[in-house]
This record gives sequence, C-alpha cells and structure tokens, in this order.
Amino acid sequence: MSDQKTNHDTRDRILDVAEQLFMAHGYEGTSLRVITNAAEVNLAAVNYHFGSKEALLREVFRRRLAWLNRERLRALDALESEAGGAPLKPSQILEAFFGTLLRIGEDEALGGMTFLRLLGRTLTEPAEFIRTFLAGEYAEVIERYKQALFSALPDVPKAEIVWRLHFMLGAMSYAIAGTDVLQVVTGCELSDLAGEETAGAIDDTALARRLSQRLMPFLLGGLRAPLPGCLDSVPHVPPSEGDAEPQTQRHLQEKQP
Amino acid sequence: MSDQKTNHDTRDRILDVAEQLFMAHGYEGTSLRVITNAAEVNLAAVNYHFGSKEALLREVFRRRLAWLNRERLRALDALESEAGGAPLKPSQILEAFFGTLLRIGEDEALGGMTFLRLLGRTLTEPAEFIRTFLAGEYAEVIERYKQALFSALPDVPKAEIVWRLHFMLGAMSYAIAGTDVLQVVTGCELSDLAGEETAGAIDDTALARRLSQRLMPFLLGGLRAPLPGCLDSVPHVPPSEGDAEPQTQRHLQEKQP
DNA sequence: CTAGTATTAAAACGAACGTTTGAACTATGG
DNA sequence: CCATAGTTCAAACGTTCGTTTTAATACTAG
Repeated sequence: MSDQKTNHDTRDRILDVAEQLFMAHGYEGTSLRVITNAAEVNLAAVNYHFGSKEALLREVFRRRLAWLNRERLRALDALESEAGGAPLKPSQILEAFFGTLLRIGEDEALGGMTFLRLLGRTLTEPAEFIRTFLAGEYAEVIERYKQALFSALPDVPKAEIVWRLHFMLGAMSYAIAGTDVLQVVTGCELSDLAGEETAGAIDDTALARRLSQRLMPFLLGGLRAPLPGCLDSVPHVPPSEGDAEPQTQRHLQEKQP
Repeated sequence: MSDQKTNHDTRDRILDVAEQLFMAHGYEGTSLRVITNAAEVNLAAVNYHFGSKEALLREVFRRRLAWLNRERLRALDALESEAGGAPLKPSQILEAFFGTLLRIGEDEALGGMTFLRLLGRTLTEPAEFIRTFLAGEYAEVIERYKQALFSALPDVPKAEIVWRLHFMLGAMSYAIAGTDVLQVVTGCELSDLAGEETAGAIDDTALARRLSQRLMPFLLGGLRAPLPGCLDSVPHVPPSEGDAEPQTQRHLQEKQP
C-alpha cells in the first residue's frame, strides 16, 4: 500500500499552491513549472498525481465544490421541509444560496477568500473544458434553486427569474473576484470600504463577512425590482411577500402611475 | 506616402478578427498564428502594424472605448447641464452609464455584441497589463459617474455607493459576457429568454435591446435596496431618494423605438 | 533481508508560442 | 525611368509549454 501521509503531503501542497496561482494568474497564465516550484515538488509530480494540468484544475475545484454543493442542497432541504410545502421567501433562498457560498470566505478550511476569488474568476474563463466542467458541477444545485425561486415568485415570468438569477450570479462573482481587480476601477481600496473597526490590514474573514452584508441587500433589491415592460402590461407584484418583507411592496409601489 | 486602403485593410481585418477571437478564447488562449490565419494576413503583420500582441489588444480596445468614453461623458454632461446644478436621479445616471454601453451591442459599427462580450470578459482577465490598461481607460469616466452618484444619493454612505457600483458593474459584465457561458448554468438558451417576437435565431441587436430592458430594472432595484443596517436580518427602507424618483421604468419606455 | 510497489528526481521530448530577420513585392514621387 | 518608402512574405529565432521517459529513492509486505 501507499504511504498516505507522504502522498497527501505532495498532493495537497500542489492543490493549495495551484488554487492560489490559478486565482492570481488564471489557468493559462499559470504554468506547471511555476506551480511545482512554488510547491517545492518535482515538475512531474502533477502529471503523476493528477494526470494532466486539466485534471489538476478539476481536482482543485472538486475538493471545494463538494462541500459547497452538499451544503447548498442541505440548506435548501432544511428550508423546504421547515416550510412544509409552502413556498419559500426569496430572501431565504438567496441567503441559502449566496450565504452558503460566502461562508467559504470566512473559513480557511473550506478554501477561504482564495477559492472564492478563484471561483468568481473561473466562471468567465474562456477555456471550453473549464466552463463545461463547472456547468456540470453546478447543474443540480442551480436547478434546485431555480425551481425554488419559481415557486417563491409564481407570478413572475420564469424567463425573468432566470435573467435575474443570471444577474445575481454576475454581481456576486464580480464582487468576489474583483476585490483586487475592480478596486482600481472604483478608485478605492477595499480596506477603506470594509469597515472601520479593523484598523490595520483587513483579514479575509472580516472581508467575507462585510461582503455578505453588502451584497445580500443588493441582490434582494435587484431580484425584487419592478418588472420591465410595464408599459404594455401592469407590472406584476411579487405575491404574498408583503407581510414578511414589507420593503418589497415599497419598491414595487413606486411604479409609474 | 503609404497606400491607406491596403494598410487599413490589413489593420482592420486583424483588429476585427482579434476582437472576435479574444472574445471567444481570451487573450492567452488566442495565438497570433490563429489570428493571422483567420484574418488571412501574414504572421508578421501583427508585429509590423501594432508592435506586439499586447499592443494589438490595446488597440482592439482603444478603437471602441474611444467612442464609449466620449459618449458616456457627453451623456453625463448633458444631464448635468440640463439639471442646472441640481443632483441627478440615480435612474438617469444608470441610464447614461449602462444604456450607453448597451447601445454598443445594438450597433455593429461600434463593436456590437462581440465587443460587449469581450469587454465583459476582459475585466476579469488575470493578466496584469490588461487590468492596468483597462483601469487607465476607465478611470476618468468612472470617477465622474461615481461623483454623480454621490451627489444623487447624499444620504447614502459613499462606501456603500462604491460597493453597489461594484456590484452593478459585475452584474452587467456577467450578463453580457455570460450570454454563452452561464446559459448552461441557468439551463436555458438565451433565445428562450430574449422574447417571443423573434421566432428563429435571435440577432444581436434584439438581444442587446432585451438585455438592456432586463438589466436596468435589476440594477436600479439593487442600487436603491435597503441599506445593510445595524441589524442584518431586519432591513430598513432606503433613504429619501427613493421618493425623489418615483418612476422606475421611465427610461425603459423611452427605449422603445 | 528481500521483493516489489509507490513516489520522487533529472532530463529530454515535440509542439506551440511571440518575435525577428531579410528578401520580395507594391506603389507613389521626382 | 529609377529610387524609395511602405508593406507583405517565408523562414527561422530562442523560449516556454505540457508531457513523457528513465532511473533512483523510499517504504511496505512477506
């Protein structure tokens, strides 16, 4: 039998370094030589342990997405069983979906902000096999949450919900991936925006928490925004959320008289 | 003197092909040999006309961003001079910023959906020089619009506005770049979502218009969402600028040709 | 200990990359 | 007409890429 300790030492060191470097420089921009040098392992180790560079990337994602997918499904199951057949509130669904994701950023053992940034960036990687792979990994979870949103917003056209799910995924990915990309666009350091309580350099845990606080209201506001095309037909008001989430009605009542 | 026609024939053919291929496969994923083969020009033509691959990418963006930056500044100037010192409405600012961008997608002469997708993807390109270059190209416009939003939302903390601008940029970029990326995630073809009037294959012009219709309400809803208050789970209503802007879909109605 | 397997190590492979070279071709100005 | 500057072309440059090979080493089972 193999020595599991030594084996996993090399394997995990490669995975950790690859995660960091793929995040920083992308898949094509990170060579196996840079990875193996940084991990202090032999160049051939990647092909020996993983088979190829592509397989390495897949494994980098798999070891993290396993937890994420499981937890996202578990959170949705819990909500649905708790509701007992009744449709969920959009805020609950979003919290389960995006909150679970952002918890990764707060826990280094789950990948931390490094993996979160990698995930955000990789969704737009141009390489074909990456998109194919990620789509497959996401498919089941996305489908479940999509159906949950359909049930939660029965009067909103399904196409509209899919669009907005699309938008929310984009806002989240950029918010995460762009923490060191778009800060130059927005002209601010994230430390200036993250909060005041932490004086010096901000740690990833606090950053993830802040991000969650900022992002969730934005996503909710976008999801429940007035529907387009209200000229021809009166915009539908997302139903029966009024009591639980009164600010929804407020937004929607701002429609054109 | 040089033969301008032949010169620009080669130059523009390279630029057009590079725009398309950079969009489809990214910067690192597109070799000069593929570009020059597709453009039916000699391999050395890129280095002769542009100097390097990096310079080619810069030129691909420059010829499009020149119009975009000019038009965005012009739109904001027009709004501000029309308002005569009074703060603008957030919907006006967003319309000027994102509406101008999305107009590119409707006009092939401005780059069309190809350049729009390229722009959306490139914001997350990992290569250092790309981010640096784009940040420089965007800096002035972003700063102007940021200040406009500060004035339009005086009661919202500036850090919050910057965050939400960040989110909006992300939602837009993904919505554009992901038209053939995340459709597999959302499990739907865009043609299913774009509308019903066009039966067969949807053309880019119609897609851009639909995208604009869908995206703008989402962004407005997100921008004016309740602030992440002291209590995370109990959102409160946004400050008074919500009342100052009762017509959320005005721009959408105006969009109809 | 020995046999045998799992891992590491160094070196090389062929392919593809961006770039450069120097000659051929084109077209205008004198 | 030739001279000349602008452009195209085929070929090659040196590097780096992912991968493979072959040998040496580490470790376990019998």
